[in-house]
Amino acid sequence: MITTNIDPIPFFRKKGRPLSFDREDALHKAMLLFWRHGYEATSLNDLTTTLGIKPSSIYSVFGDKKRLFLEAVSKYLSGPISSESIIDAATDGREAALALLRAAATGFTGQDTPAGCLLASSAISCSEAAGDVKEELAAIRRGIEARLRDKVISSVKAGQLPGDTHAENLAGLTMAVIQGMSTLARDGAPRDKLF
Amino acid sequence: MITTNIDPIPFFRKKGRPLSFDREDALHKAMLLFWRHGYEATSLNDLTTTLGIKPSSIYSVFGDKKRLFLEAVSKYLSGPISSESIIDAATDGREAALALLRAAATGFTGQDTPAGCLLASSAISCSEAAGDVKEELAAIRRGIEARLRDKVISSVKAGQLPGDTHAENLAGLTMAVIQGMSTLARDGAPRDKLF
DNA sequence: TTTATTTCCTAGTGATTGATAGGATAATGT
DNA sequence: ACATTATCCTATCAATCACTAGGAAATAAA
Repeated sequence: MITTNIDPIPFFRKKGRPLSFDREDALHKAMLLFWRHGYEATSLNDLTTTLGIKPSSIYSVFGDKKRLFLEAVSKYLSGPISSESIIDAATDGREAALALLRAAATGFTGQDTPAGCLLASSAISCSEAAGDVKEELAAIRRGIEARLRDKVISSVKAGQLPGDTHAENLAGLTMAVIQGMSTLARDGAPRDKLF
Repeated sequence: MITTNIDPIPFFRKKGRPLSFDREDALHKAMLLFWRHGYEATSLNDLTTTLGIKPSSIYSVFGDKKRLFLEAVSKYLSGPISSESIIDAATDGREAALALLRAAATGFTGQDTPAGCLLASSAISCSEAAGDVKEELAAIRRGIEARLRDKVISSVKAGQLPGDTHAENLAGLTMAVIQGMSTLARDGAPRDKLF
């Protein structure tokens, strides 16, 4: 019998019954749903009907509601224009802040996406049960702010920004404005009012 | 028998069994609860245990959960340092904005009150069922912003502020920053970081 | 005291929440 | 074909949600 020592395309083909839906597509729909209604206000029933997937399939594929949400957040953050890439691409800390504000104004008022920011409005107020989710979102916000602050600090050290620039204040104010822009967008403010 | 034609102190004494709790005190506790957890995340069970009042009494005295919340919001807004009084007391629109920011930084980081702003964090994301509550809060926010904008406009007309001052932008930015300060405070930022 | 009125407490309503058990179904590898 | 494996569907779980019915209890007026 002739055999090869290279397996014939079993690369990652699974054995049993295949998924009847596209995982990435379902995750995208879930992200939009969480984006629009927030974490706790999005029920499993909303998810099953919008994704077209029964509860048992959701749980077998995504774990539970919390992990699905966090994965949706991850997808939201890893878009083509992530905060990290915006900050890193900017010439200095001041430009990074301005670029973040511009991106927020655009991203919060997209026609094909819910108004506001998924991070800003998903779990600001929530029950005790969702406290850990709230804390994870807060940690993400703090991470973005820290990255911006570090960018400002390094810009000052490099002489690109005045020596009396308060990195802490600039980063904090930028984040505050972005958070507020999300609320304004949710209240119905148009793009040109945000920035 | 001697009688008077003046009733003996029946002023507003009600007939039946008297309330076993102080209404204002209960409302204050409810306000703190909503402030901390938001509208939907505060359950009737939370309210009954914290206020020390059974559900039936809550409903007979405050109507339903929505009306209790809105009354708590009203109490929150009508504090000694309301937005209206701050704006009206300021010398001009610019000072009004600064005073609002200072008051927010202080009010959002009080030691005896929950972090952040009741208005900003109660119903940013909520279920469809609470859509009208969300809209009421948004209307209140728009009202404060409009009052500030009008203050700026009148200051410009009075010559207290430069003629090229953009009232719309100044008011919008101020509200955005205040909203964001609420989130930062909720995330644990101390007073001096907010302003 | 008797009657009227109002509040309080007990116990529960139906609806919805997130999550699951168990069998039917559809693909795999042998 | 057959056994294996994984997903699908139906039905349902206990817990919690906002809310209420009905009678006991407490006060004022008669």
